[in-house]
Parts: sequence; structure tokens; C-alpha cells
Amino acid sequence: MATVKKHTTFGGQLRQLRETAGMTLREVAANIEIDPSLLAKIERNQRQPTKHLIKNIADFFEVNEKELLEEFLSDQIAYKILDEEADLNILKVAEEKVAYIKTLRNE
Amino acid sequence: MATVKKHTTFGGQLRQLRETAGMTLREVAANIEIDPSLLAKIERNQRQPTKHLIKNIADFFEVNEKELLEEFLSDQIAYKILDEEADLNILKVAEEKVAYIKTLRNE
DNA sequence: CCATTCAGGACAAATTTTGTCCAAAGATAA
DNA sequence: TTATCTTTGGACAAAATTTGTCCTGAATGG
Repeated sequence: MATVKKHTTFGGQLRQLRETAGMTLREVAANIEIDPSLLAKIERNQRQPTKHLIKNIADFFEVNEKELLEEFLSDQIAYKILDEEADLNILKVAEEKVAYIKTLRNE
Repeated sequence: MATVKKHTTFGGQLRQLRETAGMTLREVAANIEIDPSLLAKIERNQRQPTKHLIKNIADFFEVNEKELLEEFLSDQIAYKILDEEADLNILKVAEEKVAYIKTLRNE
């Protein structure tokens, strides 16, 4: 089970997996059953992978699915912050809210 | 300029602002020009406010617009984590990715 | 009783996202 | 150069999600 390089984007990691395997977009796309153009877009973070696709990618490259999913989720949060030009401290606030909302739901 | 109570949800804060002002949903809704039912849903975090609406709310209750917007964004992140049942450490990863993506863009 | 407020379901309309197709650009080799 | 293969990226229909409104019913307070 290969481990995934940290602190790049989801797409960047995917590209790295593919290049490490020495494969083309077309080849990998065929294996994970998507259009090569879509795979290219995902590698460039222009399209988001579905969960099902993340599973296929994890299976194909033999990486941990949960790890890959978390990479994707952290990407989404990072891009949201960048898009909104938000202050990084909202992450701390979000963390506190998670705890707060959990207590709300246990009532 | 009133300051907003921390560590609740966006909707919770909005409700608090309204109740502190002693106003009904209908009254506030009329002032910020939305349907009362929509306002009720926003207060219960069942609908998301648009940015324009956040501005109207900030103006109406005389609270800081940027602060309110950040409350909304941190809500979105918190709900994403809860929905996905993600580990909180993805927030740390997201923070690192923000820095990383910023360097990517300056190339 | 009547009037008012709020919760919440249903649903069409609006908006966003997805996935595919195609053309063009880039790379490599002969 | 030409031929071939890979990758990029635009356009766009289809699919999925979100929004805002309307309506009904429950609860509260005269």
C-alpha cells in the first residue's frame, strides 16, 4: 500500500500517482472508467471527483481510500478559503462550531 | 456597532439578533426583503443566505458585514465536516494547502 | 373563539456542476 | 518535415443541487 505525498492538491497527487506508474491519461482513464479529458481536468483541479471515482482511484493505484477522500475534502476547504479570500482563522471557528453543533444534536 | 456572540451557528446568531431586537420573522423579513419562511429556514440553517442577504442583515441589525460573512463561511466548513463525518485534522491539512496553492499561483 | 407566529413539507424555477465531444497545442520519433 | 500520441481547454447538453415561495398545521396569546 503506497502512501501519498502530502501538501499538494488532490489533483496533483493523482497526477503524481499516474506518472509514478508511468501511465498516460488515456490508460488510467480506461481503467477507472472515465473520459480521459475528465481525468485531465480532475488532475488540474478543474473538476471534482465523485466519491465513487475516488474509490476507483484508490483501488487502481492501491492507496488508502479514506486517506484519499480526506485529501479531497481538505482540498475543497482550501479552495473555498481561497475563493472567498477568507481569513484562515475561520478554520479555528469552524472547528469550534463542529463541537458546538454536535452538542446541539445530542439534545 | 453590536458585536456578535461567538460559537453558535450563523442561523443561531441571526435568530439572536432578531430576538434581541424583539421582532418577529415577518417584520425582519419585510425589512431585509425576503419571504418570512425563507428567513425562518435560514435561522434554522436549512437554507443558506446569499451574500447580498448577508449585507442586508448586517445593515439592518448594524453588525459588521465582514464578521457576519466569516460566520457564514465557518458554518459552511463546519457543516461539511459534519456531513462527511471527516476528521478534524483535515482543517490543518486545508490550512497547509492554502499556503501551498498560493505559492503555486505565484509562479 | 380569532389572530398571529413559527415549523416544515412540496415543488417549480434558477443555478451550478458534471461529463462528453471536439479541436488545437505540445511532444516525440522517424 | 510528417505522422502519431498525449494533453489542454472550450462549448454545451444533461444531471444534480439549491433556492425561494406557497401552503398547511401546530402552538401561543389574547
